[in-house]
Formats: sequence, C-alpha cells, structure tokens
Amino acid sequence: MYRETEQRRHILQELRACSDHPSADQLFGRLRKRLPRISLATVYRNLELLVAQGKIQRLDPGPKRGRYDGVATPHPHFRCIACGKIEDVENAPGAPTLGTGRGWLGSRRLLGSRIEYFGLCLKCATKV
Amino acid sequence: MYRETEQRRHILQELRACSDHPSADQLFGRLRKRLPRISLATVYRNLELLVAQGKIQRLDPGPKRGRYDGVATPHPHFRCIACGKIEDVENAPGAPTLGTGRGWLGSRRLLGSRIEYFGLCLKCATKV
DNA sequence: GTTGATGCAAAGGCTTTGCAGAACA
DNA sequence: TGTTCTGCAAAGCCTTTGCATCAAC
Repeated sequence: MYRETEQRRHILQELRACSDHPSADQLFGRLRKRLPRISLATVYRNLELLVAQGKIQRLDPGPKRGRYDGVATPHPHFRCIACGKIEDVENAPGAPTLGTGRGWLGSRRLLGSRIEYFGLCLKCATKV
Repeated sequence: MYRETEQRRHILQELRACSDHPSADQLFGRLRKRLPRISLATVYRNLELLVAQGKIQRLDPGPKRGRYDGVATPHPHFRCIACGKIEDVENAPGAPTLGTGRGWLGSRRLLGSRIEYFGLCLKCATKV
C-alpha cells in the first residue's frame, strides 16, 4: 500500500506546523531547507495523496478553472466533487445565512462571505 | 470610461441566461454560436471587468494557486482580497456554524461544507 | 479624432506526467 | 525482490499580455 518516505513525513509535518495556509510551492520552499534535494513534483504528488487520505484539506476547490455566476448577489452553492458541476442551493432547510456580510471580523475588514456545500449531485450519487 | 461593445453585452447576457456556472471557456463556446469571431481573450477580459464592476461574481477565489491546510477538519477561513493571505477565523461572533455537514441537501448527497469570509486583513486595511 | 476594445498569437505561471533510478517493505 | 516513490525535465492547461487594428463616443 502506501509507503512512509522521508519526504512524505516531512511534508505532513511541515504543513501541520504552518499557521498560514501555504501553496504547494511555498511549502516546497520551506521544505527545501531541511530536504535540499526534494522536488516540487513530489510536494504536489504528496499533497494530493494526503488530501485523498483525509489527513489535510485543500482550501481551493477541485476544478482548476474559475467559474462565474451571472448573479452578483452572494448565495450558497453546491459543488459536486465527482463531476465538478456547481448548482445554486435554493433555501436549504436548516442552512445558516451569513447576513449582509459586511462589517468587522476581529481586526479585519469584512466585505463578504461565501457558503459552499460539497458532495455528490444526484447524477453522480446514483452512478456509484 | 467604459464602452458598450457588442461582445461585452453578449457576454453579460449569455452568462445571466446560464443556470449553470460556466468557466470562461465554456462561455466562450456558447458565445461563438452568436459571435463567431469573438476571441477567448475578450471573454476573459470582460469577465474580469464585469466582476470588478460588481455585475457578476467569480465563484473561485482570486489567487491562482491552490492552498492547503494541515488541519483536515473543516473550519472557517478569512481570505484577504488584497494580499491573498488566508487566516483561520477563531469563533467569529455571530458567525453561523454548519454542523457536521453530512446528510442530504435536496436530492444531493452532502459530504461537507465550507464557510469563507473575505475582505481586507489588518495590514492591507491600514495600507489604503 | 481619441481612446478604449478586440483578435490573434505568443508568453506566463501553476500543475501534471513520463521515465529511469532510488528507496521502502 | 517487487513495488512504490522520487527527481528531473518536458508537457499541459488555463489565463494573461503585447500589439496592430477596429470601433465607440
């Protein structure tokens, strides 16, 4: 099955120690101090593997391409993790709302917020 | 200031008519039926412009690179739209929680959810 | 007539992939 | 010893940019 390599161990360790949320290549830069011969491809491969194992999470959603919405008003979306489709969510029962979303969040200027649900759409759920 | 071109009008019109949330190049494919000579670059340029004008919204966040979180448990994040930094949000006052996030959402299989706040971090807010 | 917008093609930036050699179990 | 993993480099893909031309105003 999976093997425990030095690189893989360091990648998880280093990411766990980060208080920020680095990109693959920022992490690569930090790892290189301890593993000068590690390659960026290894970092990418292991990050995806760790996500698949549920040990870490990826903050930016799967599909690579940016998606646009003709409705400018923020509203919740559902993203199918299998096919990548994004659907609007019509008043989900029990779903929270975020209000206008403007104001302050601690010492940060809050301009908006977004709720995204993810899972399997009807089509993909029945396909399995 | 801004000019009203045929392309720009069609881009907004077409996107508003979409029930899905197309990528720039899906939209490009649809637009080409009506405007055979339109170029993909024009679509990209206009989409960004329309986002900046607040007429449409971009669903995938600004920074191009994927970001990773060493903590696998979903928790809310704050994204600075100026510098791209992502921070964890410690119990935001009045912020809703999404519960375990598993179950059903209409006919969709719900596996998780995400709350993201965006705005200006302390550093960027004071810089202006 | 100005100035912003378009089309085309080329460049850019991040991510993935092929492959031979190295490392784990 | 048999796989899985790594490093390197090349390829891929989406997006942006430069530039001459075109079209709003």
